Order: sequence, then structure tokens, then C-alpha cells
Amino acid sequence: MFRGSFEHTIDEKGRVSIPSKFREILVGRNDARLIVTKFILESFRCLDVYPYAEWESFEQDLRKKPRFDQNFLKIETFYLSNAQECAVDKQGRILIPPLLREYASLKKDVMFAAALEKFRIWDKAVWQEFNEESEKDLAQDPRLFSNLNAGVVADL
Amino acid sequence: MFRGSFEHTIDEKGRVSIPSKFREILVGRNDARLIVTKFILESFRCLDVYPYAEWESFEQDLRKKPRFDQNFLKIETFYLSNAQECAVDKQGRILIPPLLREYASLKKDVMFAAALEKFRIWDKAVWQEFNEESEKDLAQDPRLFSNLNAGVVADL
DNA sequence: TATAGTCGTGGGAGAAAGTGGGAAAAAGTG
DNA sequence: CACTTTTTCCCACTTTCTCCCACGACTATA
Repeated sequence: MFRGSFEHTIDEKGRVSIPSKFREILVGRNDARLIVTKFILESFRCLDVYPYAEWESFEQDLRKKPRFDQNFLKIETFYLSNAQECAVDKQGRILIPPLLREYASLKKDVMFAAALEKFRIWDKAVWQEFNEESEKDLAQDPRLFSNLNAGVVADL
Repeated sequence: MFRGSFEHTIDEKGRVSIPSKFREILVGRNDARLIVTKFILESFRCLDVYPYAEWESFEQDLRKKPRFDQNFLKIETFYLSNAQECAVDKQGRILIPPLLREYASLKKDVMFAAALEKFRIWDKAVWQEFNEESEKDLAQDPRLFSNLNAGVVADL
């Protein structure tokens, strides 16, 4: 399971180091391949990063769905079509494909944020904004926390 | 399985390079033949591209359907009738048939977008539009990601 | 305080991918 | 049958990507 948030920098070639804590997990699973794709929370863009095996099982689930269904096609277009494999190189870096880099407006400073069995890459400024907004919402309505416990919040 | 989105350009002769990531898969299967046909998502036109074997198995599935059913006839007319075989040449390009090029209004800049066992070719501007629309819908209702219940919408 | 090891970042050479153009072959037309 | 137009195949250039090496900063251990 991935844990923690880490700040890193992207170089001119679009390369960025994977936090070593995250890398350890990949090494443990004996698979340095990652799948990177677009994601959006409210109106904040970021990238979703899956270990290869995790992504494959997600794809397998989707393959069972009706392939000409409208909602399926939206997910296919947005989430699947943009998913690209990135291998971790000898230096522990991945190359973020230009289209994805542009989408999440990753400039120099980025944040790696754990999200259970995957993690996310944010432009640092965007990440800060989203964090502050989430914090405000949770402070205003603490039930958001307790509802999770009770299972009131729909499973996402 | 195809993955990722890639931007390419069509030259004056109507030729366009297949993304090398996609080509690798075709080479692995030892079959450079592709089937290209019309497709439409909501009101956005694009082209569906199948590896030959995939298309054949899709055709096999259709053969089991009631062949004088109205919906079947529509699909037959639109999806099957427009399907054309295109071989990948030595430079890794295909020639997109003029009728199909015109249908999807492919001018210069086009996008190749993976879609599980096939991929799509879009006019770049159209692709951007549809992506943004899908993004908006998914941001508004993230449950779409998980609520794709199998079998709710009839598969073809 | 020294020393070894890891981690994050930068840069350069070689390889590959994408694109453009010309010559030969094929197809269409009068 | 000859001529024109289109298509197909091959070559070549340019840009991008990939792989490899290297350096400085920080950490841990003795």
C-alpha cells in the first residue's frame, strides 16, 4: 500500500524520480511498470498512477462491460485511452508523456500523493489548492469523516 | 492491449504513421492488417480501427444475431459496410481511405487513442472536444467510474 | 568526524520514430 | 493503344526519445 506525499521536480526532458518509498513497493512486487493516466477531482486535474498489475485487473473488469454504452465510452475515452505505460528506469525515474504532463499542467515542482493501491501526481500549486479546499470542507462539516465510518457515503 | 493517446499528422497523400507503441502489438501478433470503419460517440465522429483478427471475431459475434432485426441492419449498414482493410506499409504507415478520412474530417493533425483491443483515430480538435466533455461529466459524477454495472445496457 | 551508500537531478551520444519527397508501377480514360 | 493520373514502394532527413554515465546532497554507520 502506498503512503505519504512527496515533492519532486521534473526536468526539461519530462523525467521525474519516483519517491523511494513508492519504489520499494514496486521492487517488492518485482514489476517496475506503471500505468499513468488522466484524473480529475472536482475541477482539479492530476494524474493517476497504477502499478501494472493493479491496472490490468481494472481493465479486466471494464472488459466485461457493454462496450457501446455511453458512460463506458466516456470512461474509455478519458481514463483508458489516455493511459500509458511508463517503466521506471535505472535511476528510479519515469518519463511522463507530454500529453499527460500538459493535461495536469506539470511544470517543475510536482507532488506525489499516495492513494491506497495507486498514487497521484499533481502540480504542486494545484495540489495545495485542492488540499486547502478539502480541509475547509471537512472542517465545516465533520460529518464527512463520520459518514465514511458508517458507510453512508456511497462507495466510489 | 493498446494503450495511450498519440498525436500524428496526415500528409498530402493521406498517409499517417501508426504510433510505434501500437505497431509493436501488431508485429507481436504477426499481422499488419487493420480494419478501419466509421464510428460515432454522441455526436462526435471518429474512426474505429481493429486488428484483423479482432474484427473477424466481432463479425462472428454478429453472425449470431437476428439478421433482419432493425437495429442489426443499422449496424450492418453503418459499421460493417464502411469497414475497409488497410495494410501497414514498410514505414509503419497506413493509407486512410478518402471516404473515411472525409467522414471523420481528418485534416492534418489527428489523434490515435487506444480503446482496449482496438483503437480510434480522431481529428485532433474533435478529440479535444470530446475529451473535455467526458472529463466534465466524470468530474461531476465520479460514480460513473465504478457504477458501470454489467448488463444494464444490452450489449450488441 | 570520516566513509560508504543512497537518493534526486542533470547532460550527452546513439538509436529510433515520424515525416517528406521522388521514381517506378498500376489504374483509369479517351 | 497511348497518355494522364493515381497509387505504391523506397530512400533520406530531422527531430525526438532512450540509454548510459556523472555529480552533488543527504543519511547512516562506524
